[in-house]
Amino acid sequence: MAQIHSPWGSRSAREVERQNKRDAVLLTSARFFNAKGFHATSLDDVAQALNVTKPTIYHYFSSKDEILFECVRLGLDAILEAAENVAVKGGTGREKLEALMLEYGMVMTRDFGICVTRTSDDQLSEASRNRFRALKREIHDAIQDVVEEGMRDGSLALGDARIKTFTLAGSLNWIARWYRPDGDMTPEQVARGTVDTLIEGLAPRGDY
Amino acid sequence: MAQIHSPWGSRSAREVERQNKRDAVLLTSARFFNAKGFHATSLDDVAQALNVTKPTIYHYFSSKDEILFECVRLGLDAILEAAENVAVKGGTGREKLEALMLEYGMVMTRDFGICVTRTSDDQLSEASRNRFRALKREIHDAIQDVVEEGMRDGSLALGDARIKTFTLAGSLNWIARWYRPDGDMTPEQVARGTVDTLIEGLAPRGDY
DNA sequence: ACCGCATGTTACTAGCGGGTATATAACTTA
DNA sequence: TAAGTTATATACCCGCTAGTAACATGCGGT
Repeated sequence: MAQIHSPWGSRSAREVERQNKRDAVLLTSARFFNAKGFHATSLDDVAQALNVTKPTIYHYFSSKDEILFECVRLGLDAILEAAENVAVKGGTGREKLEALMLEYGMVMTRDFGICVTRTSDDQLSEASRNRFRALKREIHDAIQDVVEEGMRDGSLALGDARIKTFTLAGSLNWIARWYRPDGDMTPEQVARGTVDTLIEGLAPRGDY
Repeated sequence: MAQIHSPWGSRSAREVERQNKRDAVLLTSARFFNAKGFHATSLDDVAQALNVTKPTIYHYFSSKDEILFECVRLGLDAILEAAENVAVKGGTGREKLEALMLEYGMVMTRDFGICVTRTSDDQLSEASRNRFRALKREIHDAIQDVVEEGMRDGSLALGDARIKTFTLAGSLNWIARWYRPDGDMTPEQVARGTVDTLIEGLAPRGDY
């Protein structure tokens, strides 16, 4: 065998290249959306930042709506993945919830995570909006399941699981609004601090 | 004195009328902003809903930016007022914080409160943005002061007051995103449930 | 050598929405 | 009733941005 061929032929290589470019468009778009807002960001902005022109972007995406949806999907997928990892692993409900919240909080310090909380339903087309809502609902339900599991096994306090889920999701989502990468806290410290506050509560505890 | 005059002369009466109309513009705008988003709401939408035309609105406000800012200011003022009420009243830090959070949470179920969390900095002009940030900062600081007071007097758990303040503010702000007036919970129940979750924490408590 | 598709460009359309110039009706005041 | 002021409408401008043709170019496979 005189010559080693790459396992990827040229066709696949081009597909990889295409995917890279799609990703670059999404990342750049997400950053613009986060910095200037969706409506205030024109595709010309994104194109210019990538040294191409607008029709080039339309070669990779069919509409601005699709770009926004893909951005939030990446953020939501990261959270869903964390939820699935947690469901598989063992441990009490509280341990699972803590791990899930920590991951969730860290996602909220990254570009696509930030994009999720900054995107409101009305910015998407009806079709995308429905998918967006479905994904968010799926995440909410997954978290609420863990909360309820913890209530059953006694590792979490009893109460209205729905309200509790909204409460913790609100705190974690809010990270995306106030966290600044150039500050003096790492994403992990921010997520850890938020999770601890939620788990322990604001009132002091007598024990341990 | 043959004739009793109203304490409001005709000039004042007109001013009252003008104020009513300004308020109507703001309330209608806030509802549109909350339903469709700021950018997607045109002043023609607002005008039409009030049975007038766009230039009429410009008679009462100088720009769309001013309208949005006044909407969020009303929401923020309601929270600030709650913070000031709490500062005056006695009690432990925890008691003050609980009262403040409860009021905060209820504001977030109302039109102008919802407008606050749905408005992102980039939608405002630079001048309004600075005032907006200053007001939010003022609220954050007021809350953090109460949190620190509670830590000093032992009524709240020790820890990073800044993170704790962001955590609770996130949960309360999030109410504006998920609360639905046509649901089966009153604003008070929602705020109460959220506050309790934050105060008690998700982990079970052995005592009381 | 050549075809065809992926990639990219320049130049354009079309429509929306903020904001304005100007006319006019109604009411206040003297 | 005349003058001034407030309130509202009609008609318009302007700039911006999503999206579209139509065209150029160059590489991969045959």
